Amino acid sequence: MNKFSTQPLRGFSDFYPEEMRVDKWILGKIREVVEGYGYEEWNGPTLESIDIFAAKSSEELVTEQAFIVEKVKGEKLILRPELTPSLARMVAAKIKELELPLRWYVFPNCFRYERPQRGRRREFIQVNVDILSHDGLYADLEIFNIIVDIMKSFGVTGKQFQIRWNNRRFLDELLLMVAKVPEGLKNQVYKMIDKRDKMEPAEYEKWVRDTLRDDAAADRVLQIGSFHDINVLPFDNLPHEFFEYPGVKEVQQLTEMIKKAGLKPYCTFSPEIVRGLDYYTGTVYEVFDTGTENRRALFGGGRYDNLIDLFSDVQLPGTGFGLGIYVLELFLTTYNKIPPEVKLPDRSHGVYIAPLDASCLLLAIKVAQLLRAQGKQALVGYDCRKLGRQIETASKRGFPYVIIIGKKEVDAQSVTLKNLQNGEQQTVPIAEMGKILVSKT
RNA sequence: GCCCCCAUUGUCUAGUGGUUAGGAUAGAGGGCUGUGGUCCCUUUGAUGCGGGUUCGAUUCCCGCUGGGGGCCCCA
Repeated sequence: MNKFSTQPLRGFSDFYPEEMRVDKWILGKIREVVEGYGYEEWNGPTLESIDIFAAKSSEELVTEQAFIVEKVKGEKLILRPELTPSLARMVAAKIKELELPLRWYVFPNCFRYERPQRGRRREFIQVNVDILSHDGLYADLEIFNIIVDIMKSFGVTGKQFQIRWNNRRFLDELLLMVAKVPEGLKNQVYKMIDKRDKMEPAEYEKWVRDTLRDDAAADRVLQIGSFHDINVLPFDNLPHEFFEYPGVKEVQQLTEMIKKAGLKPYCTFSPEIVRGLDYYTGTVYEVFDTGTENRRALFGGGRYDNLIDLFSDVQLPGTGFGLGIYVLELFLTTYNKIPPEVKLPDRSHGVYIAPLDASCLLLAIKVAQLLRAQGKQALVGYDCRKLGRQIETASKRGFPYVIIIGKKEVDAQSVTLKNLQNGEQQTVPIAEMGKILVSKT
């Protein structure tokens, strides 16, 4: 008879204990950092109405890349592809009682019907960290600080990653007032700038010139991405009041703040960073591997001015980032930053109890319970294999101690405690077992 | 949705149009009937699925499934 395939669905993963330990380790590090900044964990439902995604996001997201659940005909539910609409909904519902600024994080599993490739699955865990408040630049700076602290907690340095940041307001001013790009072509030019780094320079130049049909404007658009300092711009026609533009001032101020906060080794101002989302309005950023192994952005985010406008007339700006932990894992693996012991079960407080035959099992179980009551981890070798094998197993699995229980121990109501590191062993009454273990581990 | 590459025991892999598909490692048992990590012996276990060519296919061809890489997209 044909058996079912043991493979998971395309783009989905099985998580065996080893993978779970790696994920938990990564999330634990991130949690430690964001909790240190006072962020609170939240969560939304896994299923949402498709409407809020259709309204907020592109047509393609909803029609092509959504996992749709249609239990009742006509009622379209979507397995969440991201959490921002849920965040907006939940914040809007309690906008009057929530205290600003709101510092929230969540580690949701999200779903997108895409072609799986390096760092991309159809179900993935995407860390979201958001701060919702009215004072913009300090919130942006805090997010940069968090990103840097997260990366540092994994032991990577500014040599291995960079936050490349830009500002949408600034980019608008640059395109419309300096490059003189017609308003109608703005979004197309955004798209081109976004693609710049992936294309051959000649091909890119041709694309820009063909699209703009204005050599002067094209010349200036082609300069975007060639400079990394707002104070040294390669344009000869800057308007007199250029440095009074709000976007330009924001970039200048944030540059200054980054320097003073000591984040300069980790941040690069990069005017070609656009991000696809329509709702970004201020500072945007993407985190990159500086090496060649991971060419895509590791993760990114940005500032949006109208998070909750679908649900409320109240205006609430915010900024935050989304980080797929599978991509981060590949990055960390590239730089050898996942310690091998992360993949092994933690037996540092473990005791392996080795009964010699079935008549010893009841005492073994009782001893295990006593140990657990003291906060130890205790495993009973129910199969009662021969002692050599049991010790071998315990040793290979990393247990520091074995407790041997045979006929002698049952008769005397004692245990034989063996230290696997140095081979020492002693037989003690059960009542004293805890004391000895506590003093040793 | 498109393009390229890939698929052999749990894992890593060798090999072949023809008779028992080989090794390493992991697992199980024993050497050692109450003492581990080394060693020795024995043993379990594989050609992803479906179709075609052929006397015969694990091998060649097609499709499917899954994986890797890229395009599109990246909310």
